[in-house]
Amino acid sequence: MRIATWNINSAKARQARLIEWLDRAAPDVVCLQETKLSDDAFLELFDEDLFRRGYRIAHHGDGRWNGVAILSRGSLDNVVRGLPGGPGFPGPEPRAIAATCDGIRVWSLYVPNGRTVDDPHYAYKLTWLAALRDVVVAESARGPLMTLGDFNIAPTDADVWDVAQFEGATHVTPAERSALAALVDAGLTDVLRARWPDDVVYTYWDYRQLCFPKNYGMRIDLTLATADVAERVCAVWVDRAARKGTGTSDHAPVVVDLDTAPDGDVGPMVPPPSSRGSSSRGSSGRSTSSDSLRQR
DNA sequence: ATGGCTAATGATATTAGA
Repeated sequence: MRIATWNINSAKARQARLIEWLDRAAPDVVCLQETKLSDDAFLELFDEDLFRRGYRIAHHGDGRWNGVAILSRGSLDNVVRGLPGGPGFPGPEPRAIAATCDGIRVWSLYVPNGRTVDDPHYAYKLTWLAALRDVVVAESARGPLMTLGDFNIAPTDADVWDVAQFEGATHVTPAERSALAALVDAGLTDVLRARWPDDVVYTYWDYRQLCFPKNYGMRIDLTLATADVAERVCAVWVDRAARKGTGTSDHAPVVVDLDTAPDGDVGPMVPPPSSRGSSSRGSSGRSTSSDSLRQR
């Protein structure tokens, strides 16, 4: 099973690139952030192309800013839009969506930026992360879980190209890193860093000043997983090719390949037959052993 | 090859990104 996350910085501006990337990378599950579209507008642009490729769609957006989605070629059940118990600014913003995909509870997240440490958005970011931790604690007790997306936090100084550039800035503060550590304490593993402990790996490069060619980047798009998922990881990488050329997002996708669950057991998060199909097309809402064997 | 910001908007400047 291949699961990926990508902040595409406008699904409308990235329409052709997203489809090309799906055909090239062939992910089974995709978490998107910053679609910057309403639910209706997203479907208008993508429903046909994604349906033809076998993807079901769960989108949560209200138009100009934010916007998150999950696409799945397998099951896409028990969709939740928004972060339960999370703060707004001042009202709720579309920064989180969850679905159960082939036995894994998947969250696509766009954590608030924070802007500057003295901006109200910074306190909002920390409160939002605390609410996320509560959700992770509650849901990870029930089965396999992943949180993927743009966390707007560089976990360590090794995750920015020059820490001196971030003196006093958001994304690297102890409070933000503590909020991230609380997710790790709740049982999540940063599976990219676990696989590549000593490598320079970035997922975001500013559009300005040749940052990408110089590899002046940050690793802020994270893939966190409970232990039962983390131990299935075969490979994790950043698809830098998606950042090359013109008309790209300023983020690159992060891709995670998972081995089949032991004995085809996809875990207890799979809903019973009575709650199937509330959010998806097609007939297969429940994963079975044979489904698992069909996964790449 | 990867090139000196980009996208959306009640646009012609502003907000937001990080």
